[in-house]
Amino acid sequence: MTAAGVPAEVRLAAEGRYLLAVYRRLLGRFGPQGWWPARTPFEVAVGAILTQAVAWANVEKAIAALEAHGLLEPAALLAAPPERLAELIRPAGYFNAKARKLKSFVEFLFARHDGSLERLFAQPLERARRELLGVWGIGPETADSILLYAGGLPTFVVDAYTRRILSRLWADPAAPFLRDYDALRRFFMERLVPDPALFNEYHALLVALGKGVCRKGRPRCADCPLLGLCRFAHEGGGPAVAAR
DNA sequence: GCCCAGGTGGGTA
DNA sequence: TACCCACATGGG
Repeated sequence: MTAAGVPAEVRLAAEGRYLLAVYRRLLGRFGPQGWWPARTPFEVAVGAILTQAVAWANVEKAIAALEAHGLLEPAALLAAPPERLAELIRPAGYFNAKARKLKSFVEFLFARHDGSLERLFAQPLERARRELLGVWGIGPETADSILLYAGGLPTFVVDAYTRRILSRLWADPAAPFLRDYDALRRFFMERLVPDPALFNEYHALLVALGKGVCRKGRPRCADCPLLGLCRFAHEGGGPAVAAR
């Protein structure tokens, strides 16, 4: 029992139903997002690294350049000179840093898995995740994106949108699950069935909401599909109050 | 011109 | 642990 007298499993189940209600509203508004926009698992992994702190439109140009030069393949990427790589991915921003990150990723892939993503993904989820987190340039979001969207493994991807949206839904920046990346990841994973298709769509829908509605500066609460489920708009935090 | 975009690593207190 | 900064391009 918790201090409030509610058994933990009851609270978790209730929060799980809440998260599913949020999911259904988002799906109803935005529809299936069709993530990840890539043709191969390796292209997903490359895109996951290139999209760090950058708009996807920029990444598309970099991916197209790599594709045009036959570099969307592990062995070719491994063999490419870093300066060459940097020049091709220039539109994705941070090109020197990201060229190094792509290199360290494929070097890891060959050192540990014979260059095969399939071998990486054949391991238990948390083991594969720990390995990816050991690669220079791959942090938790990039690791989870690769595992979920390239590997089809049931890990939940947390990003800036996820954190912003959840902090507004709860209207409590001090909520324990907002403390760090892993706490927020566990918040979803401990309350939802470990279904890769659900995690895939859920994260993509949070991005859709974060981009168009639950924006950083000025959220469009009056147009939000989560009205009624969100304390931020309900309890006077948001512009929705002024709008109604 | 300014802000923001599907983060991460390194340094400092 | 908790900030702060570098990393860089492109679109609104």
